[in-house]
Amino acid sequence: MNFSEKIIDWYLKNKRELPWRETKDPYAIWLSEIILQQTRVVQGLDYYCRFLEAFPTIFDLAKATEEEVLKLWQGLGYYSRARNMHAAAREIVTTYGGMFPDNYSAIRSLKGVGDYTAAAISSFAFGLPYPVMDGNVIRVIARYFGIVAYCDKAEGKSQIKKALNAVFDIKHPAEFNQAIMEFGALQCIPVNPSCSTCILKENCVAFEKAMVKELPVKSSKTIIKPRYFHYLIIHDGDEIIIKQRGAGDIWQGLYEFPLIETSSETTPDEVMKHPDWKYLKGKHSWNILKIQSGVRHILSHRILHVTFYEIAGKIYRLPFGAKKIKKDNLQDYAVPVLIEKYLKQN
DNA sequence: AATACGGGGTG
DNA sequence: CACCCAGTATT
Repeated sequence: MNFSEKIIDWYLKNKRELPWRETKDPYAIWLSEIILQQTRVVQGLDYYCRFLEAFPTIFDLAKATEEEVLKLWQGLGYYSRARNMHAAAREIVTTYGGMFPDNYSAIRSLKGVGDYTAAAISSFAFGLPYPVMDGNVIRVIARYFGIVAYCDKAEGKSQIKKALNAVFDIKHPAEFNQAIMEFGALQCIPVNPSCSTCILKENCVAFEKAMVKELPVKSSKTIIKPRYFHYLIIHDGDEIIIKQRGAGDIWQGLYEFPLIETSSETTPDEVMKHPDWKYLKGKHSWNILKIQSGVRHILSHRILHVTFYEIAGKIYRLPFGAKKIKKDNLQDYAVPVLIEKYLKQN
């Protein structure tokens, strides 16, 4: 058996049952692929089901507001995926009359669809011969061929792509793509793969050279920088102030409380002297109900040091983009997990 | 070519 | 704590 036959044979015996593998609907497949970008299957599964239930067709998704889509996406992260997906749905409805594009280049030009996702949809929904190259595939190929170049740089990617093309099964693109990704996810895993039981070990260069642990090689380590957030939860009777986050920063489109950000660790006394605090408070008198400091929230490249200030009082002037809503309606707004966790505990 | 962009699981 | 996940867009 060649590489493709082995890996497809392994796949048929070991694959997980996943809902997006039971459909040929390009809309559902596209939905699953966007959700699964940089996201584990187990984490995306519930979201996939909820999205398909809320928006069974692309017309339903296109009709929804961006805020509805973001609310359903809440907790998944990388929120540009949701915004781009929503924009793409509207584009497909207006430009293609709701018919999902059926060729690689049209699919690739959709918002939020890159090389990986275009190949995935092309092969899974339309049977077109495009190999996918995701994190799983990179790992499997880098090990099997013993590719030592940095896989997160152009040279390494090019080598992997070349090797992948050499083993790609042009006659069974969908099955091959599913198989190699599943193989990477279940067998050829990042840490402590079970090489002794591997069906590819006879021809695996990394196994032969005892380099499995070193491959694939990645260059850049993300530096995690701190940010200091101070949230003002301003209670005005049964109402509360929230504000939507704008472009060019984390959590675009999500809601949060009025935020004062400082460039370093700052005590509550100092925060209360901050120009933004004074601007929000104006001439009103505020009753500080509670201060919860020391909350940490980790993002992929940031660590947030957060303090929450519970305040009873009126806001002097609503900042741009802020609004006053009934506390009971807060649940209708998409908020970052950081905010959601705080609300649940308080 | 490098960086921004979430959140959670795993050893 | 470090690494990684069915990556893409922007600079």
